[in-house]
Amino acid sequence: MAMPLSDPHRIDSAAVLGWYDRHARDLPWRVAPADRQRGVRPDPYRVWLSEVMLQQTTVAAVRKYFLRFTDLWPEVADLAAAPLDAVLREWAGLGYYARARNLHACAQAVVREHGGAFPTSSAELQRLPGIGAYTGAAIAAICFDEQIAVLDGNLDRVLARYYALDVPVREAKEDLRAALQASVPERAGDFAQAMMDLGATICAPRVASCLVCPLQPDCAAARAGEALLYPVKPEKTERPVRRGHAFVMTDAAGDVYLQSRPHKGLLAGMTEVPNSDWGVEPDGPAFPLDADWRHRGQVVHVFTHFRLELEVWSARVDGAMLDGGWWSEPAALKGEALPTLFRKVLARAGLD
DNA sequence: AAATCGGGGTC
DNA sequence: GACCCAGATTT
Repeated sequence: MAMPLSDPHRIDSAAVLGWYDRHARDLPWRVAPADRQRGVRPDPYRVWLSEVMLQQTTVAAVRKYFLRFTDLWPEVADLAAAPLDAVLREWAGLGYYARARNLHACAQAVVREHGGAFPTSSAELQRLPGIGAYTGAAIAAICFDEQIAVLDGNLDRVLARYYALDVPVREAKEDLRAALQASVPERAGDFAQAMMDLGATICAPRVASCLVCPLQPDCAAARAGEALLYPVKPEKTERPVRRGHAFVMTDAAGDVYLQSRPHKGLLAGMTEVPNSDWGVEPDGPAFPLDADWRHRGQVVHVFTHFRLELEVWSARVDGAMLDGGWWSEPAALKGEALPTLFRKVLARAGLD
């Protein structure tokens, strides 16, 4: 494809909407197209909550978190009034924890600065914490039918195929956005959700069901029988390995020693067991105190930009001199703000 | 523009 | 294992 997209072929939005009316996914935060046509409007709070949870996260992973959050906090004012600690505990395991902090800050801003009602335009929404170009457009389109391009990872793939884009999406993002913008119909919310459903079901990463796709016959990649060649991948960088040690301490009552991570950086503000720095070179264990330490094996955890290998040690430490943390009963571990990494560590030490 | 920031579903 | 997901924010 010639760059930029000087005169991009319009997407047949009527065909896409017709497909959506028959094949829309049933999701807890969604108002079905038939209900929308009858005038039912989505709840901006629920749409916003789902969109933040869905950032770089699959529908399958989000579902139970969404149900739990809306059960605990049915309206934005409920979430705004909740302690941040409670929000972090409930978010534990979902990842990208800055989202949980921004979520809480955003709820408070909506209550304090907008009278408890979400702004209705993408531009205003993007001024709120944790709402960027995608999320602002998605909320504005889905809730208020703002005719704006909603471009997520699904759309990157669908459009890269539709236009047979011969460079990585990152290099043509704004061109794709302009092309999509020119195709947005009046039913902007349904169109946005339709295109995402299309990407999630028909135009999937490893399977392209072109024969039943409403974008036929306009899709350039499908015409050439080469849908899976797109999107063109950027060069991938290899993932470095970091190594360290984690120390699981229990007292006479069987309680486990926990502490909070720093409020900035990786897993910010979440709960952990004491552990070493994570270095490139293997390092000897610097035990936090003198005890009968036993090696319990290794935990491997893969983050976005490195792979972590932690040696797990445990010891019984009665009347230990420790500062800054707290002792948690094993039965209470489930409710702690423990990210998956440290749940793996505790499981390795026999405390799951 | 590039780096940082998690974890799981799925092949 | 590798890929990638309804991305945002910081550097």
